Formats: sequence, structure tokens, C-alpha cells
Amino acid sequence: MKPTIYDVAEKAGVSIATVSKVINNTGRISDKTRKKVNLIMSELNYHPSFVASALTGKRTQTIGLLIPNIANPFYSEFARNLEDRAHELGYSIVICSTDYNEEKEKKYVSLLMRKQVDGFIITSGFTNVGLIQEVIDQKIPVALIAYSIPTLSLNSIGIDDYKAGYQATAHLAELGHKRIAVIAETVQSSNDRVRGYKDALKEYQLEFDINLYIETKATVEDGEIATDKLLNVEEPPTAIFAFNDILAIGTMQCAKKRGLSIPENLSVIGCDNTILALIPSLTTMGQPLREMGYEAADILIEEIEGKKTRKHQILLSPELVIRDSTGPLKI
Amino acid sequence: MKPTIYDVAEKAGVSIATVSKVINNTGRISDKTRKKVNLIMSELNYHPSFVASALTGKRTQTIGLLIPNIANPFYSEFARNLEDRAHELGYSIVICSTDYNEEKEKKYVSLLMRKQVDGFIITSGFTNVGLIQEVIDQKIPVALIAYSIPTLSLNSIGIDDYKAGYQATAHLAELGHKRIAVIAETVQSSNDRVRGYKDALKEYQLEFDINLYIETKATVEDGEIATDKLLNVEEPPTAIFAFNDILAIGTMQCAKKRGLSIPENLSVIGCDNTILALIPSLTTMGQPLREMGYEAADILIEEIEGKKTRKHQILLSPELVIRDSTGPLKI
DNA sequence: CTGAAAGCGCTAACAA
DNA sequence: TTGTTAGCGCTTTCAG
Repeated sequence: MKPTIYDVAEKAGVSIATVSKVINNTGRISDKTRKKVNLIMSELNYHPSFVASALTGKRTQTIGLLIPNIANPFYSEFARNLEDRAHELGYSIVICSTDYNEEKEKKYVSLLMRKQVDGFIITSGFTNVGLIQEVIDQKIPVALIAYSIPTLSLNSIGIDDYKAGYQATAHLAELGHKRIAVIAETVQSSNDRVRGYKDALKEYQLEFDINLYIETKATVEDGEIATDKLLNVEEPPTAIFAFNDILAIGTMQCAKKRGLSIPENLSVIGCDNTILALIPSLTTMGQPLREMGYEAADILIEEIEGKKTRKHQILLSPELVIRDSTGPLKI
Repeated sequence: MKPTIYDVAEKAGVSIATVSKVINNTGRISDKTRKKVNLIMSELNYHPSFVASALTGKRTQTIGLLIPNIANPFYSEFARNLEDRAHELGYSIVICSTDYNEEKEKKYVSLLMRKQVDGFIITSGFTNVGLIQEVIDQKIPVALIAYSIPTLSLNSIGIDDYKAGYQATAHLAELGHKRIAVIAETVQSSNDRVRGYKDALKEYQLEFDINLYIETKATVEDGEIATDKLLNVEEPPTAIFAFNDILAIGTMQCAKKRGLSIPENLSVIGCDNTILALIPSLTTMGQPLREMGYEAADILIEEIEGKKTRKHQILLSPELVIRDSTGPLKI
């Protein structure tokens, strides 16, 4: 059997209260007893149980991560950074892929609450705002990623989506494109990007055409289908701005199937700058994933540990990464 | 405050033991009380605490997943499937990216044991076998993925790596390549692949040349560096077999920088068939990731719940997916 | 500086 | 069929 606090106490000839104090560095303990207890603990290879200590009201040292899909490189790269920082601070991450599905969201949130996670990281793509309300009603800290809920004052971290939308569109317009389409992911952050997109169009005296706008989920297939629709429009686009790299890959797939070459026949710009963008040499709006993951862990854990009372709202800058998938309009 | 079993018991006018019994469906309860208790539970929005029940010796419904890096699509795609099945069975997954680093492995394993996870999924790339021994000494179920330890009788799931190595090499040899290089990931499954590679070489009357063999970690950069070395060899390879898609992407990066076109100047074959392979149109040995994730969850949870005593050793078949990155040798 | 004891929420004998 | 009670391993007053 694994040793318990009783085993340590007995072997050290002290009470369990004393052992508990040296474990947690609380109360006042003489140097001598402290050393003794520490010695016995390592002799016995004793490790305090999180489960037992959580039952007494302490933390579980666990954070729930709610994302649409861990298999999406954007989320997995984010998760990796989050995990690294959280782990440094003594927390582990449990992953929950919700697939934009309210049922799954509900099941996961309830599961995580029963497990008494110390906090939640919720990313864009989470649809049920009521659930988030329930979580904060229980006084469980939450940090939102690329997702803001104006009615709720919460920690949040994201990029300036308006800017991302604007810059990407401007890049395309600068290259001479007049027919610039958008494939948006059905997540909240898309709204601001669309605003940026529209403003950039205006800036370059281009009209917004609803036929050049599609909203969809984030799989390669969805991107492919959307692109197909777009290219079938009367006056088809010469450039497509996909709101994430996966969708952009879908666009490229579609182009490949149609024998269109990129960027000669079609310019494509993605968003996220994940590993997916590398070899397709995809021009994309980069997100500072490392910073986002680290900041997310920091703010959330600060709140969990009661070190901060004010909520943070962090807005990072996206960065245009120009590769080979965008080029001047050919007439 | 969240309602406890006491609140339910009181409101329902029964004892906590009775409530516990209806929660767990144990003992014999009259239909009437059962209904009553169930009603009160939903009225109160009561959800039993996993923490408390875990303390009494029951499960935490949590599985630890130890992988080198969740940001690697192979692992994240696997994780997604594992998560799906585990969740169906009522378990959640905590992710631990160990980076082939023994220190991290140790920290994570100890953390997970303190959290009393019910079982471990350990994938290739885990270096410290001693740690695994410690886990099974504690009678905690383990399932190994793409990783077998002959000295330990454990559940394991993987593909036939020998076959994968053989088939990929044969594919290249069939295309006329004589100088076929390998970039192996430093994980255990590479050994069998190398055996397959060597046997295929023999089969096609080619010599194994140690200069055409490199072992490395799994990042794009590592792949790039390795390729660079390979191409600088006296008589450079005309085809490269990278043991995973990330490394293959690295190879392609290097080729691009050198102005080499694929497959005209260099054939590349990867392994895993992740999302990364799509647009580069990478020929690759596919792994049945979905099946692997589901099976892993199934076997591990079976053992956790004591439904099986015999260990499973599952060997799945890899599948050659031919795309455009491999082609006939040009002279 | 140290220890006794109550209690966290739940399970599982054992009684009734 | 239901309830009483003793823990599970730990934290935290409160005495000493």
C-alpha cells in the first residue's frame, strides 16, 4: 500500500498534524522535527494525496480545457503552451473537445465540476454562454481565449481580430484583388474579423458581396466545400481569406482538384500560422500562440490562487506572415 | 454551496446510505424511494463529488496520457480519438507532454499518481522504463501505444512497424531508387521499422549504408537538419523515408530551400498520414489512428474496471497512402 | 512548537 | 428495504 500521512507520523514519532504542517509549510515547526519528517517522507517515498487534500477544501491542481477539437493544430499548439506553463505552476490540464456541440459542452462542464477542477479555460467555439454563467456562479475561475462575452466580466486573452481581418484583406487588396472572399469559422472571434474585412474593402473601394461570404465549421472538408461554392459564384473570387489554417488547407485542396494553381489562379490567406502553413507555404495571419498559452495559464492560476482580484483583458497583436500562397492579381 | 449527499438525504427524508445506493445502483431500494431520491437530486441539481468518492477507494475516472508532445498532429489526432472513446465510457484525459525528457516523465508520473488517475496510456517516446515498472507495481493499469516492452507483460496497441518499414522502402525501391535514406525518430517503434527497411533493401539487392541513416527527435527543424546532412553525403540519396510526417515536412522544407523539386529531384515518404500530409500531397504510411485511440481506451478501461484479466497485444496494419511526393528515379 | 479531534462528501459493512 | 456508523487521507482550529 502507498504510505499515508499516518505512516509518516508514526515512523517520525510525531502527530499527523505536524506532518501536515511540514508538508504545507504552515504553522511553526522546529527545524529538528521538520528535518526528521522530511527525511521519513523521502525514506517512505511518501507523496500526499491530492484527492484527500481536495476533499478538505484545497485545490485539485487541475484545470479544464474546453476547445472544439484537440486535433486542430491551432488548439493543440495552444494546449501545449498552456500545459507547459500550467505544469510549471503545478497544475495539470484535462482536455475536452466539444465539437461546437452544446450537448458535449454540457456533459464536459458538469463532469469537470464534479471533478472539482480549479478553473476553466474556454476557447472560442464554445456556444453555450449559459454554461459559463453557471461556472462563474459557482465561483470557479474562468479564462476565455479568443472569445469575449461583453455581458460577463471575465479574464480573456485573444488577438485583435479586427486588425487581423483588416490586415489580411488589405494585403490581398494591395495585390490588386477585387473579388476577395471569406470563409469564416462559426466562432465568435469571426465577427470582429469580418468587421475588419469589410472596413478594408471599403478602404480599397471594394463592395462587400454576400455571395463571397461563407460561414462553416473548422475541418478541411468544410473548407473544401465552402471553396467549391465560392468558385461557383457568377463572378468568382480571385482571392480567399480563410479564417484559419485548416480551412485554408481545404481551399487549397479544392483548388488542387480543380487544377487551379496557387497563387497564379487563386490567392489564399489563412489564419493562425500553425504547422499546417509550413509546406503549403501558406500566407497567414499569425497568432502568438506561445504567449497566449502562457498568459492564459498565468492569469487563470493567479485568480485560482486568489492573487489577483481584477480581471485581465489581454489583446495581443496578430502578425501577417507572407509566404507563397498570395500573389498579384493576374488579368 | 453545492449540495451534498446530506442535503439530498434530508430533503428526501432518507439516510445518506440510501441516497448513495440509488446513486450507485447498489443494494435493494424500493421503487418509490428511488424515484423520490432521483427527483430530489435533480431538483437540487445535485452531482456527486468524484473527489469524495475517490477517497473511499473508488475511481477518479481519469486517465493520464503520456506523449512526447500534444502539438504533434500524430499525438493530437490520437488523443482526440482516445478522448472520444474514454469520454463515452465516463473517463477524462489529462495530457502530459514529456518531450522525450526523463525529468518531465518523472514529474508527470508522480503528479498523476498523486492525483490517483485510474490508468496510464503511455506512447512511444517514453524513455524511462523504470517508471513504468513503478506504475505497474502500484497495480495501476497501463496501456502502451506503439511501444512494447518485452520484459513486461502489458496491454499494447500499435501497428506492425516492421511491415511499415518494409512497405515504404519497397515502394521507393520499386520506383527505381537505389539510394534510400532514413530519418528515424528516436522512439522504440523505429527499431522495427529499420528492420523492415533493411530487409526491403536486401530484397531489392541494395546495400544498407550507415551514412544514409539518421536518428533524431520529431520537429520540423530536426527533419530539416537531418535532410541537410543526408544531402551532403558523398553519394546523396534520391529518396528519403522519414519516420513521421513532421520529419517529412522538414525534409520538404530543406528541399525547398535547396531548390529541389519533389518528387523530380527527391522522393519523400512520411509516416502517420496526419493532416500534415494533405496539401504537401505527401506519400505516407498511414496509421489507423481512430482505431488505435478507441482500442486504447477500451482495453485500458476494461482493465481498470476489472473486466479483463488477460493482457491484450493488438497489432494493426499500416497502409501505404500514395500521393505525389514519391516518383520514379530520374537519371 | 506540537497534538487531539472534528470534519470534508462519500462508500460499505453491518444492524435493524 | 433502510439506517447507523466507521472510515478514506488530509487540513485546520484550538488546546496544551
